[in-house]
Amino acid sequence: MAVEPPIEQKAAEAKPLRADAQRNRDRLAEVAGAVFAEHGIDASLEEIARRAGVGIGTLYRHFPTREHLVEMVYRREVEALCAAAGELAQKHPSDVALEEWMRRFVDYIATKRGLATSLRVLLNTNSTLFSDTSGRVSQALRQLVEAAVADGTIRGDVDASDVLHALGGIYSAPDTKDWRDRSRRLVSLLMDGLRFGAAKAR
Amino acid sequence: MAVEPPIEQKAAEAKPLRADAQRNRDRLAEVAGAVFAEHGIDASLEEIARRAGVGIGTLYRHFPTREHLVEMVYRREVEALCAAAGELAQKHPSDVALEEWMRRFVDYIATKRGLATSLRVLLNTNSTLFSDTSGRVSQALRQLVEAAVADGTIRGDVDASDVLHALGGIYSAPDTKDWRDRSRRLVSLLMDGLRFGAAKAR
DNA sequence: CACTAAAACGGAGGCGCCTCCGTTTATTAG
DNA sequence: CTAATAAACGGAGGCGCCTCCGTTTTAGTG
Repeated sequence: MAVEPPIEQKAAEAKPLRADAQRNRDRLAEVAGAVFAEHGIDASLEEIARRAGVGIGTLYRHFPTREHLVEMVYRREVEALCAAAGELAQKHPSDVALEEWMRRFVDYIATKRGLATSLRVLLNTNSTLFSDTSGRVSQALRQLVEAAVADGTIRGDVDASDVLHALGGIYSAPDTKDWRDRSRRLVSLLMDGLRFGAAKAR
Repeated sequence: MAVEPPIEQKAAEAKPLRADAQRNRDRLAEVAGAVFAEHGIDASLEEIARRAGVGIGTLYRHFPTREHLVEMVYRREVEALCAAAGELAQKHPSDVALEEWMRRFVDYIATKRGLATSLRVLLNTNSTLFSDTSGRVSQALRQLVEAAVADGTIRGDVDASDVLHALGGIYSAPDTKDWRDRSRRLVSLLMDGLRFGAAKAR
């Protein structure tokens, strides 16, 4: 049987990218994230190329349309958020890790509020993107919830999908000015409920 | 009481437009219709201005966005279609007038098939546009149906909304290649049904 | 290390978008 | 008819999009 090539860090499905190509690709995605956050989803692609220190041609070779670029940025951000679950789990007691992660989840959604319309369009158009990312998010959440249930810092009669369901309200909530505060309160409330009746309760 | 200004031909809601302005506005709408039909809804606005023999600035003054221009074109086309109802009613027996008008309706929808997606977006965004135009269409249809019922060339137990309902299938039908043929058959079928049992039937 | 083919780079150039403002024209008052 | 003024015109200019292709870099190979 053939030896599988090592799994590259990002998007290494078919061909191993040449080193400079991989470097530029990563750099573009990173810069694009910053520029989109700063100027919105209609930001100038030429500015992104400029700030990334590459030619506009390079940008277009890697990302033929604006949507490709947005997709890549979105995937990376979700991945970063989910990867943080593992780190938090190591540094904190499992209930605290869960709480902190949910806080970050809220913060992340907050940054996307303004772009919601365009992003929704993209998520509807590109169903793979939706299933990939939502799958990744629930996986991260499951990891945290199961750990906390296992060591008794939260109650045992809930699972990840219950928590995800509770967070769903955040995602679809209306776009009021106190959205963030209310969302954070929701997380606190949820954590109180989860801790109540836990095995290690004192 | 103040003397009302005479109703101008097009879009004379608030201010009477200066003569040259009205001329350019009409010309732009006309040319835009042709260019959109030729190159699709993303056609170059500069080409439209060029062909209309006006500067690009003039185009933008009259139609601040592409959507404004598309809306105007669409309104004019619907108006032209509906105005044809009156003329047909004069030149033909009332059942023939109705039939011919429905044929034109099919032809008109046919030209819009390609643009359907963008147009639907616009119609959803701009609900006034939708209600105005659909109201105008059903008014034109009512005129024809009532005349034909009145002189007995079609049966008396139907009204305009029945016919409109029957035509609805055309609008929402899938986008197959034989769409046009099937639609014409539908119109013929419908006319047969309408003539059957009419007072003047022989 | 040298060489080569393939891969990647990058920016010039052509086009379209849109704004801004100096020039022209229609209209109204005298 | 003339003058005055408000309205309309139009295109230059600045920017962004995207393609195309000559130049550079990388990753093998001897």
